[in-house]
Amino acid sequence: MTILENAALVLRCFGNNCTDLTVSEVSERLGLPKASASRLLKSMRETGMLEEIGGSRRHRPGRMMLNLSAAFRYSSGVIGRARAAVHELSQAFGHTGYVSIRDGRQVLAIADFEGTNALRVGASVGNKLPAERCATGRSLLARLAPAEVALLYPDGPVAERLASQLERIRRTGYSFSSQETTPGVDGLAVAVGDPVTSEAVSLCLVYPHNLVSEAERNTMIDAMLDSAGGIAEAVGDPLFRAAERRVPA
Amino acid sequence: MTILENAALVLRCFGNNCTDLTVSEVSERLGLPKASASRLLKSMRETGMLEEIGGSRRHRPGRMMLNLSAAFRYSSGVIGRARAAVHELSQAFGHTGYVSIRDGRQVLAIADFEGTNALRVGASVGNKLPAERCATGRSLLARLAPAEVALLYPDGPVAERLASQLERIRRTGYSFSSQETTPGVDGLAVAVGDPVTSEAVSLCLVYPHNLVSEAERNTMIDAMLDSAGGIAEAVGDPLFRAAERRVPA
DNA sequence: ACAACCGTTCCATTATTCGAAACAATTATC
DNA sequence: GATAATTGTTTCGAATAATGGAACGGTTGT
Repeated sequence: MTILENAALVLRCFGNNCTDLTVSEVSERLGLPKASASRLLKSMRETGMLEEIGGSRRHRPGRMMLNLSAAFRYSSGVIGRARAAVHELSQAFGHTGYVSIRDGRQVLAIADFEGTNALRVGASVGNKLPAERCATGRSLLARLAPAEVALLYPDGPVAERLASQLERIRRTGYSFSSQETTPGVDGLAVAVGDPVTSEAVSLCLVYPHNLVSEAERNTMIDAMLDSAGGIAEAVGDPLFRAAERRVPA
Repeated sequence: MTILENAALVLRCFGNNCTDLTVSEVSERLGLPKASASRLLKSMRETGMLEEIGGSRRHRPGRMMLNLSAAFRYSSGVIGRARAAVHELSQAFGHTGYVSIRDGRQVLAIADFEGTNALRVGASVGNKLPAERCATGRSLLARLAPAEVALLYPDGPVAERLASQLERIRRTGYSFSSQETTPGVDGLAVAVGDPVTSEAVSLCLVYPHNLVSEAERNTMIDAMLDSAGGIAEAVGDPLFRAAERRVPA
């Protein structure tokens, strides 16, 4: 087991409800001897991958790590464009928006824009969600061929329901969820991808369920499809074409 | 030279105008043999620290790294509060806002909020700036004792000018820069810190020089001091007290 | 098709990492 | 405030992974 793997495992601990770690926590979570955990954290501290929080013995990612997400964001053309688009959409409708990518069966928000409405959904970039259970995730899954989806989700009631949902998304071009992840919160998502790098991102708006009429929702969907369509055209996304033929809601 | 140090050096390459790396670039920048660079990137790929961009031979930070900045942000109370405050300030005035921390003689933006005005300053989190040459940086330097500043900036004309600037900031509680970093762009900054973790952050607003009158600027300064004062009170920042006695502009 | 460049793999040598237990320092409990 | 319990650090030889040079595929550009 190389030290790099262990370092990566430590870094993986951060994220969902874990903002800092101690030696014993690492020892326990990775099943490492105390000694190894201690030395590992020490090395990571010395290289700047971790830093101590205010002289205590808790560790968090070092500030050198803060640059990395920026590098990721700008390394991809689609992501940059999606960020700009969601920012505009978020401003236009006052709702919180996300840009997300899929990682296996999970989706990961890589940018968020908090809405301007008094009642808005809080933004929390970095959270992971199960792809099959949110609008964002399904919009990305819908870009896969049914056979690829089947590889991710073995046969069963879940897979069956998902297949029909994805079929609808492919037909209409957008994805919708109502109070699925969070009670009282609905979400709309549209995905675009770069055929060259084969990277796909999802543009997503989330809003309070009771605050948006069906007419407003359709306005948002149109705006999102417009924005995403612009990106799709710019990067030459062949999969997006189908969405242009979507049936009016 | 442990592999962890080299990995950290690779990660450090990302950020300022560098969103992706190749084997030979790493070999050149770190002065490593091709073979070592190749294996290093391979290992980092396998652990998820890096990923290939769309099957090419360019590498960028892996998506597992995206969680880290979130962990950093939420690991600190001041940072979270500062984010919320700057978000509100940004919305209120329509100008772009930042939250930054100091790292030696540099400042690093850890959160940004793009303004809503038609003419606004673009946001770019992750950029590093020299601390002595921007409002944000000076607001943070002003929290240090003169002796500590002297350690960072050896005697000379720069240090002398800086000392008088910091003195003014300590007296008024806020920091101002006019077209210093970017032509046409002014900035206002106020710093707060957590005495427990001894972490200090700066709240900053940037706006087009020609668009803001002196009266408007004073309104912004008041609002920023209000927001920061609230944070200072909540976390018990002893250094902020002085700012309450600031002379009206 | 050729050349130039970039990236990967092989090898023995070298240096780092490993786990166990003893040691030190912290925090919790009485 | 003293003791106990938990948490973090250091030391050691044995084991393992990292190193750089050179030879080997693969890709790009002319």
